[in-house]
Amino acid sequence: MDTRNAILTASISLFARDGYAQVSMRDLANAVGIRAPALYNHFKDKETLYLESVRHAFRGKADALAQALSSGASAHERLEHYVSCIATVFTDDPDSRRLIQREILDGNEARLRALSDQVFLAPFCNTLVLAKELAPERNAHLLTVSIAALVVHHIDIGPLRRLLPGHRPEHEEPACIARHVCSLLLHGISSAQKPNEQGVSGT
Amino acid sequence: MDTRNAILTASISLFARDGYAQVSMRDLANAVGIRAPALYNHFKDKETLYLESVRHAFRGKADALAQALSSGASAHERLEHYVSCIATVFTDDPDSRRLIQREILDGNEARLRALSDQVFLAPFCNTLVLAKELAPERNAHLLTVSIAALVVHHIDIGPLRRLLPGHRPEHEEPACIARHVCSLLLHGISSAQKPNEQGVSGT
DNA sequence: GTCTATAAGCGGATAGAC
DNA sequence: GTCTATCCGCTTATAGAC
Repeated sequence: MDTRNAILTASISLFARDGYAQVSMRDLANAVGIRAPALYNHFKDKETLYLESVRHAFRGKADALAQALSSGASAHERLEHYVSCIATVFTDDPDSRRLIQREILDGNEARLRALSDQVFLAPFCNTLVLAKELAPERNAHLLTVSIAALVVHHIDIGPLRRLLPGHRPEHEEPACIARHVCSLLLHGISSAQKPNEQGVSGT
Repeated sequence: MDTRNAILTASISLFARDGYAQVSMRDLANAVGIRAPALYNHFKDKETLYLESVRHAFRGKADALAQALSSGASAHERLEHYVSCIATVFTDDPDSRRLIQREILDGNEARLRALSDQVFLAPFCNTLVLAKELAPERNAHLLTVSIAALVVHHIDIGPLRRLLPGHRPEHEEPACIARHVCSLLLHGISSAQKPNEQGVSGT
């Protein structure tokens, strides 16, 4: 039974890095230190192994995000805490982040439904409440998506962003991203009084 | 030579939908109405065919986006025009959008460099100028990424967003996304005077 | 539960006729 | 330039010894 967990853990990394079709049962077995046929003692087939890996990767993730919203303070403080939390979680756990990207691209409706219900539903609903509190006159669904979009996209497109002008290493740090996103959300593009975000405005 | 273009056009759709590894040379040949070996009369191998397809998919795309920024009006008007343009382009051309997602996930540095230089560099630089004009005190790189992030992410996560509470079909229309994003960028979360974005605030 | 051996099929790519 | 036929490696999955 410990072997099973070892397989799941190793699988998450490989599937996240290379994608379902590019990872063979031999690759997975090698990563655990066994032979490919031994995998079938723990999982019916490759697809089942993949689905179980994804489930395993997201165990407890929903709670972490949902909890980030429950620390009862002012709405502004909860927003800042939540944005920071998203930025940190997605930066520190690139495997989960990449699995989500891959599932959105390739997942069928059943798989996306499972991901939605088990991972995103709870934090999304909590963010809806926060959104209505912060901006009752806006559409809560669109605003909730926008908040997540700002943080997640900055991280997701990292490989491309690194190549574009003006990039600096600190732009990959979760604290820097969170600061920028919060400021933008709270004040809009042209904040009359808001200072620079990490020291310099130009470049 | 017409066959070559037919191959490229068919390949874009298949690679965008299923990904490189999931599309076989036989699949590609079937889509064009020829046999697999005939593909090798036009392309050295599968990887070359894929790279040419990506190049073909993005012909002229950079110009379209860059031009959206050159219509010399006020900075606010250019922003609105640009956001609308991104939303429309990415909604109407899901193949290119998915190819970009896949390249960001799986592309090596050389391929990302090519994508960056040939597609994103020009519009990114123009947006940098706009960003400095709109918000001289902000970091232009971060703001430029945020503008694109807001629009693109709304569309990219469509399959997941459809399953989350509060979603409505009009949230997939580029005009609706553009309106929401522009309002958010210009006024921030809590716009004191901004009306609802598509008729109703709650739900 | 893990191993070796192996089945059965699909993948990219080539040879050579037309 | 396209075809049929074919090579060969790699894939998933199973059988059966230990």
